Amino acid sequence: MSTLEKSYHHGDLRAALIAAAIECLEAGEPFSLRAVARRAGVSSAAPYRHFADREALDSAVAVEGFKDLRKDLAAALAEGGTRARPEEAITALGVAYVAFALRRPAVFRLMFGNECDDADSERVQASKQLHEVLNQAIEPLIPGANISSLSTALWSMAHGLAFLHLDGKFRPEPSDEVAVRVQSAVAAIFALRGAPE
Amino acid sequence: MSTLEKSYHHGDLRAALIAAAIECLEAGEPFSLRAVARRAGVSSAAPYRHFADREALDSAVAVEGFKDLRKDLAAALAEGGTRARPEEAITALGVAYVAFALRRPAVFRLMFGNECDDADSERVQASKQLHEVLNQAIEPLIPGANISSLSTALWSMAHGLAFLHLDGKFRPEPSDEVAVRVQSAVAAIFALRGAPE
DNA sequence: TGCGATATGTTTGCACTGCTTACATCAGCG
DNA sequence: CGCTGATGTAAGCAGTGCAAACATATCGCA
Repeated sequence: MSTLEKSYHHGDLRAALIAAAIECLEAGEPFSLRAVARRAGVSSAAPYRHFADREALDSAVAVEGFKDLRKDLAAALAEGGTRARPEEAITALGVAYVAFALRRPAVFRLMFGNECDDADSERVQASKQLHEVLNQAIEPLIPGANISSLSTALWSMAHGLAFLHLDGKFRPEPSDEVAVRVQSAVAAIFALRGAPE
Repeated sequence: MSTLEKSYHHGDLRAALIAAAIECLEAGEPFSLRAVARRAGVSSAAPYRHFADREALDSAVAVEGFKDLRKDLAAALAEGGTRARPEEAITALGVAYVAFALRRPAVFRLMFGNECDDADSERVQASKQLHEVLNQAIEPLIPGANISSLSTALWSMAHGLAFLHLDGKFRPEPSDEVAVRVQSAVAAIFALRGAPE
């Protein structure tokens, strides 16, 4: 219980390891099990009492990331209160999604950008929940459309924007401009509305 | 780096290493410099005569990937000949993009999904050229739109679709269905055309 | 022709990684 | 108190990226 005492047993090593891993990632340092253990002040084999292997730690960190991303998206939705037009909510979601990716690139890469083949892990659950949140957010915004496909399209667009920014595949710009680019991309899609068929 | 890479010992080790690396990736084996060297029948330090470090080999492989992807996209565009509607060309591009990612997942991950901070490397050049090809393909299709933003939006969508499929973030489906999903996503975007403002 | 310079490949070795095995320590409970 | 299981440690394995010293084949030039 005592936070100060450094006893043989570490109060909650599992959580401490996840936190240390996130710190490592955020600090841009190489994310090795040993480095994480070192940062938690513990021997390099200790993590294996709590995680089967490195992949398991990865997944735990990814799950944290999914929770945080969901918070960000929910906040972005709530922030605007009632919006005049559905596009604004969708734009806000996209901006928040890309902002998260750019603010925490290593965690975002860990969340996605991995094989993640285990069919029913906690990690897959977390990503599915995120998917559903997005769907539910998009669904009421555009009545009468093919919701499923449109949701897929918009999520993919946000995801692609995030990754392409992350990988520097766009002309580099000040971070404020990123939001502008996302807004423009969404706007370009919705601008098709007025276009002639 | 003369144009005629007539080598003495091995023949053309540089190319052989890139080929071996691609084989490794395609075989799902761990992509280590040593494994690549082993596969090329050469000592583990030999690659350092041709590549400054592992990143350099990565980049060389990525450049190959970009070339191949460009070929695929060009073929997809040409294949349909003159198309009745611009959506069809864009859909074909998207399907080809995602198909490439799923057919060669490891190479695709290497092409993107990396930091790639070097500002003017051959690798960055290759990705920029790809970007331009996409832009030029999209540009004439939809007159009067904000081409740059629309191009970004559509590329991002294809990129996101590719990565989300790769990461198993969609319900798993037979590979034929992937094309259908991509087509549906593009269709959902263009369906907005008819929607009321 | 001969011979040194240079490009290429090898050997060896270091620090690091993920992971395993055997052992040490502590908490909880009879 | 002592037993037992959970938790942490120490030591060591194979594999990795990388560097330095060494060896060799090919080229440029006399």
